[in-house]
Formats: sequence, C-alpha cells, structure tokens
Amino acid sequence: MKTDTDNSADSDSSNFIHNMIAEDVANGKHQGLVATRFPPEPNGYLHIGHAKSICLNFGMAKEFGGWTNLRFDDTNPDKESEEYMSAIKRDVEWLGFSWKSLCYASDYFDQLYDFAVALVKKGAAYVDSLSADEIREYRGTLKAPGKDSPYRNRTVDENLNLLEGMKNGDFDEGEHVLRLKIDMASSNINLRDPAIYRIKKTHHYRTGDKWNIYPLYDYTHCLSDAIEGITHSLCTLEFEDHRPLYNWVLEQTQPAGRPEQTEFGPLNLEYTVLSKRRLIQLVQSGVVDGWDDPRLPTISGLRRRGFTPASLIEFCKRIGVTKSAAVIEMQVLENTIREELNESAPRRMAVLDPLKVVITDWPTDHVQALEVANHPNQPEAGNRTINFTRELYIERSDFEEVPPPKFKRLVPDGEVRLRSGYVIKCDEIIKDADGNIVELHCSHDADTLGKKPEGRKVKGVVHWVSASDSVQASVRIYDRLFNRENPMAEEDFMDALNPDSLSIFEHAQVEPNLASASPETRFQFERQGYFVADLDTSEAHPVFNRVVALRDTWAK
RNA sequence: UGGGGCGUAGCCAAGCGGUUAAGGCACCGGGUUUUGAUCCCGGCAUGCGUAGGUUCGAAUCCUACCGCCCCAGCCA
Repeated sequence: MKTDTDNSADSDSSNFIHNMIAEDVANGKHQGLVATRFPPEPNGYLHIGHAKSICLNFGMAKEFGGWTNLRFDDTNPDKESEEYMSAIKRDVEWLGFSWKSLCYASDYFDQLYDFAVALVKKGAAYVDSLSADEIREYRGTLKAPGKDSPYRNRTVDENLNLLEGMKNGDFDEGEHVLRLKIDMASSNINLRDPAIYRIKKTHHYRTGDKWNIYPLYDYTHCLSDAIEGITHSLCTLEFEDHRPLYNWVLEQTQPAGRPEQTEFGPLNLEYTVLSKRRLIQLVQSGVVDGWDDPRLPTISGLRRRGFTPASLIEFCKRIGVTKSAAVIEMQVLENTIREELNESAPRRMAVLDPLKVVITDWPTDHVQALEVANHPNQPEAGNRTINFTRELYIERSDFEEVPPPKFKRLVPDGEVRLRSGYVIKCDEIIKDADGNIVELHCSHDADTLGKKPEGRKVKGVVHWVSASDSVQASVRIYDRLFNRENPMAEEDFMDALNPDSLSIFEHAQVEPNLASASPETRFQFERQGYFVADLDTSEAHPVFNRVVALRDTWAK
C-alpha cells in the first residue's frame, strides 16, 4: 500500500501522547478540548527534566488550541516556600511559556475538605487511629496482603466528629489520619486504604495557620485536575500504579470534570542528577554555588551557563516522549546550544592563559587597526576593529618547544598564522632562571595580511590579542559535575563528584569590546568555544562562562 | 505467577502486516576552510531481547522464556 507521504508527521513531535490526544480530539472527546497543567511542588528549583514536562504539557495544549495551567502542588508545607514558587514561575516564563491560570492546590483546600466529608458520609473514608508504624505493618508487603485496621468500621458519625476534630486542631500530629476505604488486600499497594489527610500543624506559606490537616497527593491531584477542567493529566511513569487510585477518587466524588491521566518516561541525563532531593543536597552542602550554579542541570543553572530557551526546547524535542527509561547523553544537550550559537554568536578572540609574543620587527609604538569579521559565514554580521601591536598574547598551549606529532601551532623556528592577522615566525624563546618560558620573540611576514604566504604553506592558525589593547577578564570553564555516568549508582552520589568541574582563568586577556558586554550576551571565542557574559560581569571585571567547547577532533 | 511498565545501532527514536528498518546525537572516512570550528559528500542494524508459531509475507499478530525499571511515605 502506498503511504501517502505522511502529513501526520508534520508535527515534528509525533509521540504516543501526541497521537492519543490527536485521536481524542478527532473523536470529540472532552468536546475536543485539550487542557493540561504543569503541576510542580514548590519545594525546589526546576531542572531540565521539568523542561521536558513543560514542553509536553504546554506543547500539546498549544498544538490543539487548548490551554495550560501552572499549578503549584503545595500540599506539604514542611517543604514548600515562596522562594521556590517565584523561582519556578520565573523559569517557566523564561522558557517562554504562558499559562492560562496560575493555580494552587492550596486554593482548593476547602473544596477538598468538603469532598472528604462527603466520602466519609458515604462510607468511603474513615479516620484511622493507628500509628504510622502500625499502619505500615497492617499494609502488608509487596507479596503479602494487608489487613484491616481495627478502626476501619467506625460509624459515619464517629468519623465525622474525628475529622472535624482533626481539622480544628484538637489532636496532635500522628494521632489520626483520614483514609480511603478501598481494599487492604489489593495487589496494588496504592489501593490498600491510602491516607488522604494527615494532621500537620505547620504554617503554610499561603494558607498560613488556617489548616491543621493537609490533603495528600493522590487525593489532591486528581481533584485539582477535575476542578480546573483539565482534560489530559500528563505525569511521569512512577505514577502509573496510582492511576487506579486517581480514577477511584474521581468515581467516588463525581466532580464536574473528568480528567484522564497518562504517564510518560521521565528524563535521565548522564553525568548528573535530576532529583530535587539531590539537587537540594548539592546546593545546601555548598558543593555548588547556589541553585543557578552553571554546572547544575537546573533551568536557572543552564540559563547562567549560557543555554537559551530555544536550545532547551529543541533538546526536549530531540529526546522524544516514550515510556522507556531513557538515559540521554550529554552531547545531545550540548549539541543543541552549539548548533544555535554557531549561527548566532559573534566571534571574538580571548586568550585564557596568556603567553607574551614580541614581534621584534614591528615598530614599538605602531598600532595597526584590523577590520575583522564578526562571523566567518555571515558577512551581514559586520566587522569590528582590533589592534595589532608589537606585543601580543597567544595561548600558552599554542606553543610547544617539543611538539607532539601533527601539532600545527607555533614551534621553535616555525610559522603560524595569527587569526585575521599576519603570519609570524618564532625566532627565540625567552626563559626565566627556572627555565619557564616567559615570552617568545617572533618576526612577521608583512605580506601575509589577508593573503597566503609566498611559496610555502602555513597550516596553523592561532588566536591572539594585543598586549596593550586588550583587557583582563575572568573566564570560567565548566566540566561535568560528576565523573560517573550514573552518580545514583554509587553508594553515595556525592562520591562521584568531579573535583575539577570548575576551572577559573583569572588572568585571561580579551578583546577590549568584550568589557562592555552585558550579562547573558553570547560569543564564540574563536577556536575555543561559546561563552556567555556572566551575571557578575562588569566593565571593570569582565566575567565569562564557557557554555560549551567547540567540537575538537584534534583533542581526541 | 504480588502488581504495574519497558526492551529497534554506542545513546535517543520513528515504525502499528508488504519500505532498501526514518531522523538526531556519537563515531569513522573524504572535500572546502585564515577557527583542528562551520559547511559539503560518503559510511555506520541482512537486523528489531531470545526461541518457537500464524501468514504468500512479521520489528509489527500469537505463545513461552530472558533482561531491565517502578511500587510497601501520615512525600510529591
């Protein structure tokens, strides 16, 4: 059969969820509406794994003409805060997504309580007075069924009174818990009378001290979805086992909306950790410098590292959405930003580890202004002026007294092209008393500016800056945070930390125009990589972060 | 036989009974190049966890087996 050149694949992201939603819309399910939500708990900063969920939720709604809510799943005041909430909002906005409504599970506390009372009245929920330990024992194990709590058959009135008391703060934490009456022998442990309310006298960052009891996730989430009119509730795989419970609660409470949960595989990235708990540990232990440390896979860290929203979104598009436990290689992430910046980043020259070069046949005070292209393949990007002077700096690693095989940079008596400048020859190596190379004395071929040298080939090209017409800058080079592909496979993931994840070049010399670069502007430092002006940059102390190195087939 | 999932190349991932089994990343050549970059050209699964079966025809259907992931919070 002839496949009619699949127009269905025009949506560059065909995945099982997309297909399912497309089918729902085609069938007129939910009146053709696609309403999603992105529901983070404000207990930490968002990471790249959340970006996947954001792209999916907002992406599906947008594609099918629906809408998406940003909802804070704030039912555990012990861990949540205003700071996390604003950070999350900022990150979602930075990524470029707009929500229809800003929602809070805590806004539904009254409704949720009313539903709970109704459940008690119909005998579908009861107050249990077993201790946490006892409840665990009664729950049974993965293979053995649980058994009923002795409090399971309290009367409706008794339950109502106790629940009221719990709500009013008449009891201490842990004294009672409200449970759904489902099936203590279920093969699905989530259905063995899950707790839906616990007593907690913590101050809530939004509801203050109004509540002495807080609803739990399984009870809250499905009802929040229903209340908001969500049609497609997308979550990660670990909630697959919870879906029967999600549906049970909706069936019993009969809210107006009828959302459906669908699960997809969470993102895993090599050489890093993607769990709020681990990230909190890294931040609080001081191993990294805050939530926006450029080595972190947090949205704010990636932002400070120099990633753009477009590159992160492209990454999410490339990894796809499936139900398999995918572990994505770091190169996929790196490639998205490298690809974008290759197109958009203006070229500059920066010498991270300077070695002085004196052009002995260049007049002492002569300054030659060179017009240099901002982008080799884009004439429309224009030019900038850089000055050629008698004293220059080149990268220390671009000179080798005893070069390795195939080394095509500067060597004794050898020639090299100064990028956008002249071909120079190394005539003399100047060393200090300890034998360290302090400078190179070179001569230049005046007939090589913009032309090839006569009668010989010069293979190497090296970047440089004028010693007198460059400014000092601090340049931070980042490497992977962990040495192991999967840090979580270690006894303690902190043992897998890479001690060399950050190197700072305090005495880099860069083109003068770079001093005025405003934060978050990106450049390619030729032959080295893509860099972004850090938040801390200033005219007096320019600071750059390396986003990603250039591909380097020589280094391998 | 506790329940729920997943197995297509080094890593992702299309594919839904008939295609030479898409594409990306990675890798390996070759060409261009004043960035060892970019760009261009070419290569990269006789094979879809394994073994059987159904069928003219199977990655797609059936059966069995194997491997991996998740679940026993008053976390989400």
